[in-house]
Amino acid sequence: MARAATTSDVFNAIAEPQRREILVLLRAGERPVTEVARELRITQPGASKHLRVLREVGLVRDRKAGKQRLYGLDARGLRPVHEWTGGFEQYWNESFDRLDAYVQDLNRREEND
Amino acid sequence: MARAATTSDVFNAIAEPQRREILVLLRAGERPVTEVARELRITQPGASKHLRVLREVGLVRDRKAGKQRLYGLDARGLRPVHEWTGGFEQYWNESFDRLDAYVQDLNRREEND
DNA sequence: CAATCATATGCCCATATAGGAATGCGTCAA
DNA sequence: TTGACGCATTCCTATATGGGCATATGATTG
Repeated sequence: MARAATTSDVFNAIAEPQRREILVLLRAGERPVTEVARELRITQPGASKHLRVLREVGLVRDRKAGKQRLYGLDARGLRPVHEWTGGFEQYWNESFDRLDAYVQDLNRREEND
Repeated sequence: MARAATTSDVFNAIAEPQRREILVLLRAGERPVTEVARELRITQPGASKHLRVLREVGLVRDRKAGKQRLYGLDARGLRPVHEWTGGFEQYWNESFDRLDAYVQDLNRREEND
């Protein structure tokens, strides 16, 4: 099987570089599809597809504005990602003392056996 | 084309739920492949494959320990993700309630016109 | 209604997995 | 050296895209 549908998960949605660019762009304000496409130098259908994925995971919302459809950022969905990675904050500052980790592992094994 | 190779990007690497589970598991200390597989209830080859992806993006490191190969967390690669999402912090704290009300009101007006 | 602009979709193709099974490979112990 | 164990690879399959194109759908205006 391939990866789970990007449509169902914020982590998957932001795994695509262009979708991340779209989110960054939308921080500056709402944009119609055509302009998103123009700014990212991608086709209009391409922009629509990425925006659809972002919309389905709730990272953007759209509203009609005449003939246009304005897409705006809804960053709330990024919070879980920020918090999940934040759970590793104390680890990325570690010195990676392998002996410590090994000893901890041994102790844990003895407890479980 | 499909998404860029998961192998070249941390965002892609953590888009896979089981790989996120592996990272969480490794916070508790190093683990041999077999145990990672057992804890996540996946096959050994499955664990090896996920660990390989994580290794190639630098999120885990491995070292030989006799017949075993211990995998340990190297969370530094998660920092960019944390910082990228952090760039949206001020946005997810915004009140979308007011925007919701405004949009709904607009739609209602249009329907009644 | 027709013409037109703005978007969304459907199609097709090439690629990148994730998962399962079988197997290759390296290491250690007897 | 042989056997057992732990792990990595390879092969195969079904699926999920991302991108380009052509076209359908919607909405606006005359």
